[in-house]
Amino acid sequence: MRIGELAERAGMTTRTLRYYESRGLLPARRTGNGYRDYDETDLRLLEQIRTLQDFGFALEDARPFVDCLRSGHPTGDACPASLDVYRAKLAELDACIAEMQRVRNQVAAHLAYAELTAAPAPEPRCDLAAAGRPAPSNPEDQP
Amino acid sequence: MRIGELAERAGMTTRTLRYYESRGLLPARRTGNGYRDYDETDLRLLEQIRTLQDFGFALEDARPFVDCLRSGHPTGDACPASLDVYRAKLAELDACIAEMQRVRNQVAAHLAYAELTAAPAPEPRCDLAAAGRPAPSNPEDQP
DNA sequence: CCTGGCGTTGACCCCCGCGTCAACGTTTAC
DNA sequence: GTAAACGTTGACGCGGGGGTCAACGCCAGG
Repeated sequence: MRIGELAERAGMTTRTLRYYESRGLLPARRTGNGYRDYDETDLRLLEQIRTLQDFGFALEDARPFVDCLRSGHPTGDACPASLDVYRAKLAELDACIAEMQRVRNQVAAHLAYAELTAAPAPEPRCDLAAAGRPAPSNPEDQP
Repeated sequence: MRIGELAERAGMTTRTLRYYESRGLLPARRTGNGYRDYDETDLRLLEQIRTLQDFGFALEDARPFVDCLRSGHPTGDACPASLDVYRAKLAELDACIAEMQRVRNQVAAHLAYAELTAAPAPEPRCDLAAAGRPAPSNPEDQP
């Protein structure tokens, strides 16, 4: 199989496959004329890489998985090194989620305070005037 | 105040201040010899920018805040445009957190499954052999 | 006068995962 | 024979937030 076919089957561009080769993932055999030559195993490698990419793994993180697959294991995560990558990613995700929640709460607090001080209550000058309109509390509702 | 002093007071490098100026944030007056000339207001602008940066806001997002401060408001988030940035960031953070949690659970599931199939239980061949050693359950405990 | 420490602009480098273009060779179909 | 459709390598661009030179101007102290 040549690069165009593999790219199409994997849903990637040829540029991507060449990039992976330049990074040392997905090394390719060559035919007599210098064309890259791939097989079904390479397609599985790409599917593995794609899955990891979708999970936000860096390309480098995919290396243990492809090594694992190429060494004959049925899945890329059948090797200890791959599991370590999983665990490291989990820890990274947990740390990142916690940090983002912390920031989120801070931003929400800033927003709430700024909304309070900016809008000193919607002027309760006459309760009758507000009748008929449901909850005119938020200023951004009227553009 | 010249750029070196402001940079030191704000805890930034002169390169950063010049970069902000090139981006249109923090425009600087000039003295007769072409040196940039700053005042206390600029310091407050930088503190505002730094706070937002720490929250993960892009530099562009800081623009409404500095505009707000320069237009005389006591805080950078006293203007509607700034509040919109807050709200957009909140939505972005929520979406990002949700996505990361989703990915986290998927990765955890992959890890759990791979750990199961890789280690078919730590061979309970003899309970007596395990006596004396506390909880030898995890393979990564022995390097 | 010279040195040292400030200031100025401009330009390239970093990371990452490719997109895009150039200039060229190979194979296939008509 | 020739054009299209593939393949090859190499190089630059991007976006964000600056770092790190280079080459030069300005000014004060000894």
